[in-house]
Amino acid sequence: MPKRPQKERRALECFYRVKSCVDGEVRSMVRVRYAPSPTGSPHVGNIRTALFNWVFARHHQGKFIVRIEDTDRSRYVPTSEQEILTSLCWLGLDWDEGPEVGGPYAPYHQSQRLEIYQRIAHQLVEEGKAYKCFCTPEELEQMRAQQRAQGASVTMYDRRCRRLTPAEVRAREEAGLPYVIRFAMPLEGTVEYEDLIHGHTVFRNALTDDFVMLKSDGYPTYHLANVVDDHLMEITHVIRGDEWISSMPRHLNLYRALGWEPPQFAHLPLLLGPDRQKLSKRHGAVQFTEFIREGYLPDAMFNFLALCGWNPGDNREILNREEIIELFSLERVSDNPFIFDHNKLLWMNGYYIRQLSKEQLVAWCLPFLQEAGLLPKELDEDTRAYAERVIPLEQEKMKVLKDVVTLTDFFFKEDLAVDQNAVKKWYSMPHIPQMLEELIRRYEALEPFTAPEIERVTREVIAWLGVPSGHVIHPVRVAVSGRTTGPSLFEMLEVLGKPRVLKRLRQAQQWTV
RNA sequence: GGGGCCAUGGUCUAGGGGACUAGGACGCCUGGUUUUCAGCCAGGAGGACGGGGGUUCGAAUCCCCCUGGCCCUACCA
Repeated sequence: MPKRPQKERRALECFYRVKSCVDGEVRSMVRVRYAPSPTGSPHVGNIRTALFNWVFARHHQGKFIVRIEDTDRSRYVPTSEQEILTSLCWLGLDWDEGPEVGGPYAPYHQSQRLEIYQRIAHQLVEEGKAYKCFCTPEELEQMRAQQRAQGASVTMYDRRCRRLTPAEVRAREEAGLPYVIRFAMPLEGTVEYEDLIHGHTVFRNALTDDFVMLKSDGYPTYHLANVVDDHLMEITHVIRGDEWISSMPRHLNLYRALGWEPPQFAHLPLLLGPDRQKLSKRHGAVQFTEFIREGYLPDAMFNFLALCGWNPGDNREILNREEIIELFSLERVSDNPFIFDHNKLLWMNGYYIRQLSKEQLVAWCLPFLQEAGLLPKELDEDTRAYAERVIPLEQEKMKVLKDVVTLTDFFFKEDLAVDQNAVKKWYSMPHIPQMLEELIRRYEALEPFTAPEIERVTREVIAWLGVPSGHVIHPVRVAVSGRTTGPSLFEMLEVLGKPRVLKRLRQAQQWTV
């Protein structure tokens, strides 16, 4: 666990709240943001970050802000912003300021704030804290190649343009050469901060090169835009993934150069795959929308994601939203990487599915059956009523809602997929023809066709045949479902209904010849 | 290569010098319930806390070194 003394961490976390009390201000001072980049379908890890920010905000009665960091035109994917927002909505993470809802710090798309970044970048150039760099990508590549050839272990921008004289700069500008603006990193000294999760961290400035703040197309890089917006939007706590820790010297020096007070920082442990590599497509589903499509429940995802790096301190694992919001604190966020366990998610989702009422379960499952073509898009009353009786039969077996399809398809399909091994096993016994004949005769006459009645009659047949009950029950199950596993037999027969049961038993009579 | 982060059963995690014979969960195994599977209930296996040095009467817990893993090292975020 974190090395920082607990009390100290708590004090840091509450810094802004304390301040707001002291100032006697009414408004809540905690402001956090989720700043996704619309470069594709959102990653679970990314949504986990959103969730931690949201929970933190709600815990402190603060504001949760969504800011779209669309500053990379080459990787921009138009549909992804909608996917991101939809994912947040699906999980129940509502935002107080951001796209669609606006807010006092609008706009919330960085692509609409270019003038701000440009103004600040140029201001830093004028103050000598940044400079124009006219190096072309080819030149930079050549420089790196050269450094490597000379055996240099670190390839770092050699700051050649930082040494340009004003006259040289002017000449290049007049020649119309494109340029980027680089931050002039201090050549010595250190920068340090208190990470709310990792504790005290120090970096040497000399090890960080003069990073690009403003690209030649006029767009800012993450480093600039993020610092500028966090300050302008009065973000109090930056909660993001561990991969950003190494950028801290850049960000901190930028704050310093701009004369701004940096917010608090909390870096969340990375989500890893089972092979301890950064979680990626190779590990199965990682796009959040895949989880939605597979049939995970929002509450289960919420619970599971909250546990990806955080725990309440007691042994509880099943926690609802209110409990999570109530108990959440950064001090209980682990600082070691979290291996994403699909298996455990599956278990948890199954647990949540089992807690659903029959009505809720049906409502969640119907779309999956329709999607699979087992049910029509428009349900008539009878079909709906039938589905409402079928679905709950397999509730306890589902791990994801999509399971309902393979679990119940034989209720809806006319052509059964029959397990031939099962037929071989159960239909070679001598009593089978007689058994089928007798069952058909008795079921036909049975009224009402209900589970208790079916069971009574079936047990009579079993006694009459003088065979173990399994020798009747299993063959019947195979006959009506085509498989060896399924819901409790008599209930299953009742739900299937007399016509379907008789039809399938008659079909099974042919297996014996 | 450099910098940073991390290190408790297969996985997640509790642990903040003595309450640890290291607790819980997933997974795994066994038994029970039952017409099957699942579920549920009850048990069980599995860890000398990455290694080595310290500090201390006492260390999973504090310090140092090593090792390993990961992240960053872009006109990507």
